[in-house]
Amino acid sequence: MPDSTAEMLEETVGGDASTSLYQRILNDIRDRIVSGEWEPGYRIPFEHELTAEYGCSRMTVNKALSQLAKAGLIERRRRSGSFVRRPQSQAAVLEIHDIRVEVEALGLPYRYELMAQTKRRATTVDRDRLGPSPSTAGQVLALQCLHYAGVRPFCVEDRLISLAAVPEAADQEFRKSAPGPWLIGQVPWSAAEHVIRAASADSETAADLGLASGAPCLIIERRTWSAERPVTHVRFTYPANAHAVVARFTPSDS
Amino acid sequence: MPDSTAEMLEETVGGDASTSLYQRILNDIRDRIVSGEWEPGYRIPFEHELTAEYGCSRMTVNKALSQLAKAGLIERRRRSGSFVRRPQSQAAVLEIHDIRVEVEALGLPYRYELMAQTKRRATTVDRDRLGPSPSTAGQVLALQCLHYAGVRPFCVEDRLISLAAVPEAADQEFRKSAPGPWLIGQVPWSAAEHVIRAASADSETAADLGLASGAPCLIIERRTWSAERPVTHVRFTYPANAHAVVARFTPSDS
DNA sequence: ACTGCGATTATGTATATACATATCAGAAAG
DNA sequence: CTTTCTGATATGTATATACATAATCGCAGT
Repeated sequence: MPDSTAEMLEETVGGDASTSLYQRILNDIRDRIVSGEWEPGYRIPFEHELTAEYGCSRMTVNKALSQLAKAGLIERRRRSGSFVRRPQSQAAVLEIHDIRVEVEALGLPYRYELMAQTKRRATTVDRDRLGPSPSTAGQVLALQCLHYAGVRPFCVEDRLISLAAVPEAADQEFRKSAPGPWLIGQVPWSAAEHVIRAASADSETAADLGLASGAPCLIIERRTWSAERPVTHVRFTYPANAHAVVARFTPSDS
Repeated sequence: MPDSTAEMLEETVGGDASTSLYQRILNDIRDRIVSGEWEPGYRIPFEHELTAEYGCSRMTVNKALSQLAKAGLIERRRRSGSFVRRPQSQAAVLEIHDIRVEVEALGLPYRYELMAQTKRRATTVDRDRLGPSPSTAGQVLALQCLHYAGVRPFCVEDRLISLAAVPEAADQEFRKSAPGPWLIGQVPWSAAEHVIRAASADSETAADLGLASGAPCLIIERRTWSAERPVTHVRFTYPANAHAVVARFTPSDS
């Protein structure tokens, strides 16, 4: 017959039996932190205390605590113990969705239209759009597209693709499907930068979106790199009332 | 004299001697993935191969690989090995900075002004602004503030604070310092939601910001919870040309 | 009271070992 | 020729152990 206290705890708290012990310890502690039960500054039980509480070895407890420390939820100090950290960075995770998914989530039929397609040698402006690069860019593909939600234009896409990074794009027809989803399947990207801002629609964009010139728009620009090399730059312009970017943050993922 | 191959590798790749061995293994592999040397689908050397390569035990290698798997960079399959994953989620980390820091980064003197302060029982609108809550909100504090960059208004802040969550706010004077930084030091928050959108300035906001009515603005709204309880809702309104939100993503942090 | 030093303590990292589990390849049986 | 069984393999988790390191406490000696 094993130690009764430890066994009862193992069965009553944490997750089901399928999750590993260190994961259950991690979850237990994380839950107590995010629920506010253990406030910032609170000293978490020492490893040897948790070892006794869960009836396991120190390595198992250590694995859970180390990962919590790496996730930034706790701070570990030698000789003193582990303490709940105050969340200090105002960070949030921003998920960029596919426009098709976004439109269909609104219950509207999605339609895509290619307006213009140009292949050219990269100009200075093009290089600037693609962002910092170790090598000089060669050919680029410039695309202008329109995404519809039902009968109304939903957003304008203005994209530049580096053919040095994605030579296959030269042979690709972007009549039926948008370049975004195609590129994701084609090129693994290692870094991305987003800029979100507001601006008045210029006359051309306003015409495309069926807006009055000068109407407020939300502009999302994204640069993508694959292995240090610029892949693409894209600018989405949405009418102000059509779109909002939502970002959430919870320390519950780890 | 120790084993030459292992020792040479330990000395030539990865970081300096201060970083731990598992961390160096982790870095080495991560670097090869993000540099594109190991493309998605590539089979990473087996644990026992890395064990031989680094001259260490399997546990050490396992720790590095497990963490890479948790970070989403690789996928581990029993009996088959570990494989480089294709980055599939278009997620980015969004950092929200303090406005003071933001203004000072532009090289402009920062000034803050409290325009209005009201204490009242939470209305239906207030409850809606604070977001989903298990309990009914009591008293709230409503603040309107103006942040200046030099002599020009930089952004309007419209904030609601739940006094049930932060009773200390009732006694606080927000004349000299903005409520944002004060709240961060006061309340540990466990969840946050951001909405970023564009809109025309309403006449009141336009007047505060010195804009023409209907001028495009960037609006950032943030709701914050502490232990499931709504803490605050804030809406920042920036003139379109004053501000942009930047978000970056690299898998290099882990 | 102050200073220095050693003992204590909690964490940090690494090892050898053990057994569980999913999965695949190939052998054995039908 | 197909199905089933079995063994090999790589990962997943956990343990006991060991030594390193940083920080702190308390004691001894000035």
